[in-house]
Amino acid sequence: MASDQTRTAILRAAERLYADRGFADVTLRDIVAEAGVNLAAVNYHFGSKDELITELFVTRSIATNRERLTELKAAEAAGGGRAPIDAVLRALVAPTLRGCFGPEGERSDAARFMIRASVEAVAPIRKIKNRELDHLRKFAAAMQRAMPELPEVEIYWGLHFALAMAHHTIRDSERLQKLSDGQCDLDDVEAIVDRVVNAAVLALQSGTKLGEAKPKSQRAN
Amino acid sequence: MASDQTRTAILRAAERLYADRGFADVTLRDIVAEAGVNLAAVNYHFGSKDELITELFVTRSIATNRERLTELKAAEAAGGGRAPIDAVLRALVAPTLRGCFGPEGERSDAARFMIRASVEAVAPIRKIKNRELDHLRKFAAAMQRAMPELPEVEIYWGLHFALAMAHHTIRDSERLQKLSDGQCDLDDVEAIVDRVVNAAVLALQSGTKLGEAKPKSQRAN
DNA sequence: TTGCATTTCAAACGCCTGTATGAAATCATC
DNA sequence: GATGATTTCATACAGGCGTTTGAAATGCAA
Repeated sequence: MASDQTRTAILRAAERLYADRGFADVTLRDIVAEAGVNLAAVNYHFGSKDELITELFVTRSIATNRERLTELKAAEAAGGGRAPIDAVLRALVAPTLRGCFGPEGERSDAARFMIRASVEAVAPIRKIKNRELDHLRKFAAAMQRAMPELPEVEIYWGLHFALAMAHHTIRDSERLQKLSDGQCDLDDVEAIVDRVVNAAVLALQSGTKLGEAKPKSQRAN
Repeated sequence: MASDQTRTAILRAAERLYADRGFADVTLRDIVAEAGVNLAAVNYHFGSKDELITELFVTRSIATNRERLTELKAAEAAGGGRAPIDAVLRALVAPTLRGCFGPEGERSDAARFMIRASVEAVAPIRKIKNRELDHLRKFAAAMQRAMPELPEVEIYWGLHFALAMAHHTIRDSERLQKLSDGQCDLDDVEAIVDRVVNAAVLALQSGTKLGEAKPKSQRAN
């Protein structure tokens, strides 16, 4: 098996192009041109376009989940089996944010590809995606351990909002830059992570306060 | 000009299909089948597929912006020119959330279409989208009036996070349902709006606290 | 009804897509 | 170096796409 150069060249090229332009705008001919290989190579090595995308997604999905769990377990080990809530949320959002905004070395097409995959949800990916739920449940459990007094439903909303802020920051970073005239600094990843984690921690507690008292301002119609 | 029935039938069908299935998966043949009109009608009435999408987006974009501004101005008028921060944020996120989760009557394909448009960013839409910035700046200004002491950069992050939570809740409502085993109630729109607004208000203040003290738990690595 | 403009329709066009084919090139093993 | 499997390559294929066409149908004014 002399050359899986071709295989990996295709994977890399596909990942970069999909990350940059999305799934709809990238054809196999674009990919093989970027990879510098022959058109037929895709079907020879992967069987079909869908299988190429599937392999890309599965590989990266496993890698992302492993990164997150490694960071979570490290935090929980440091705390004797229970990590503080901000450490749990950090383990959830930091790997992807670092992959998108991190220093040159850490930055990868992989993270941006995964964001595209989660947003555009092309057919072959949609079928696999359910496995993600089990992964997220592990974080919900860790969050519950960190805040045992919090109602379970609040945990899910908090997890949901944390991912919302992280993903949206990646997807719409350009708009945030323009809107703020460059004031919002997206070069310091750890500052972004801190910001998202902090906001998510506060959001976690906002839900319970909803029941305690009506919001002060009038609810519109 | 007897029949713009055909025109509006096409617009309605396109909006529904794009909202349901996204831009990539819907062809002109799907649209005309759904609308019950002839294939050539699209090009006759709109010129091209891109112009159809553009008209749909521009129309809905204007309507959404008007809804938001109406609610904002009402809130500011009630407060004598200055609305409380939660009312400003509510005006920003409520119209779209109501359009997606509201009671049967209020619910529309339009809101879901706009979410698709903002996420998938197909070519004809990408070109127009810059006008949205001016619209968002009005909300940034209202937020700044509500919280004059807050650094400007925090305003932009808060606005960004508010939209993040609202949009993500719409896009990934299914996952949130599954993850929480149905515990997260998505039938009560106003409760969702309250939740998003509350979380966003708290997020607004989380940024300034970042500078005051290092987070308590260790930053990973 | 006649005449003309508007609107619909079935059919076809050219293009681009993912996939398949079979020959040529390359590699490993003897 | 010869042999046989693996990998590359140019090329072709069928199908779906947005768009165009020209004739038929419809609406409306005189």
